Amino acid sequence: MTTEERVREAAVRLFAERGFHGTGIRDLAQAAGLSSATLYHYMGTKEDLLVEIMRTSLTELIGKAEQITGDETDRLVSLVKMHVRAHAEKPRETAVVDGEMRALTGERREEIVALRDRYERFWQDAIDDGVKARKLKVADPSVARLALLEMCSGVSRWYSPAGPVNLSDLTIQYAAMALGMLGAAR
Amino acid sequence: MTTEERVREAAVRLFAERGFHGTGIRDLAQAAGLSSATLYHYMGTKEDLLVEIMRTSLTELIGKAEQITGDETDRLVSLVKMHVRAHAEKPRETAVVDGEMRALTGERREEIVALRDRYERFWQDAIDDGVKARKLKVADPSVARLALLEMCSGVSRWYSPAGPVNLSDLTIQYAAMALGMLGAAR
DNA sequence: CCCCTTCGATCGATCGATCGATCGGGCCTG
DNA sequence: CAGGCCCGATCGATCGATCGATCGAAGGGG
Repeated sequence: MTTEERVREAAVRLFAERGFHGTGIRDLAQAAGLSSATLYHYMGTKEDLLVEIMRTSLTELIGKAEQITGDETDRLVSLVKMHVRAHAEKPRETAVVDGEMRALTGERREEIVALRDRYERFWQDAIDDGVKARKLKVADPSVARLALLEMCSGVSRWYSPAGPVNLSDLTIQYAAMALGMLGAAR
Repeated sequence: MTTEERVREAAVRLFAERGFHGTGIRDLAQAAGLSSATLYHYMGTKEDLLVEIMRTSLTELIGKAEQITGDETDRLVSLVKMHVRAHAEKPRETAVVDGEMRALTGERREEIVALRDRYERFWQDAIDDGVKARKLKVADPSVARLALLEMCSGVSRWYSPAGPVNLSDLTIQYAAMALGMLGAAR
């Protein structure tokens, strides 16, 4: 593993555990096994590091969402399973993406927000199409999207691979709950 | 409005917007219209302030949860409506409770975590009872509780009273989605 | 009524510590 | 001996918190 990767892993872990503002440069350096000066040989600013973590994670999610095809219900189920799996397998990365956006400033913030909006568009489209096709029944599609995304993203806040819950089962459970809450025809 | 209340309101707003570690004593003082020295006349440490905000908010939620009665499904619906309403009416307080727990240290953390656990117990009991009574159908009641709570708490992350969504409608929508995702008999 | 004391409220100045970031130089390897 | 890698030392800024001093209002004795 390269030093850059070690820095990145340390940052992901600490940002997730203590938050961006709760993590100091010296904490980061120690976790990566470097001095704080050497740290700057492998990264830009602390905010650069955060942006890069978020960009990588969001770009990966978007890439996976783009590959999803099928009818309205299939797409929604695939989105949920993919999202839940990602949040369970990489809880720290996704928790940082979901929770530290407010730490970004200026243009970087806009860039990351745009990526997030682009990703959430897949969800909105899947829900809207499902409603149009009368396969889903929701009072307000936008509210449904927000509620569904919060539910699925929340996985990163509690899931532990060491816990009793099998990951494949988990994605299936979430897909079933998603269909239920969206009033899918049974 | 007393000065203490002004300090508290400023703290809630800034903690919610920038996070605990992202909010400085001087930011707090300026928002409350005081000098940083005077601020300490009205509060203990910064962490004291955070603990008090969380304790008040959680105690209020628990108080409301205790008043809920009815059969299994009724209790669940009432919990969802109460929770969503609270998170929509006081999005900043609840966002602080949900998002800044990691900023607490030592015993204060344990105290607040205990309050949260006590509140979530109401949800677990309602779900478990519903499953026992065969009015709900979920694969794993604990996973269902976590998913449901994340969904409902997420309201504080996006709801705006100035937005197009009526609050009473919102609580009804969420109750319907909750019943759907838990496989309630229709 | 007037002076003197008391006290809550307030603030400018400042504390030691830590923040994010930088610099010059040492060490090792090719 | 040139260049990538690394770090001790240090920068100015800001952190959370505290200090002594000052203000005006309230109260009580003469």
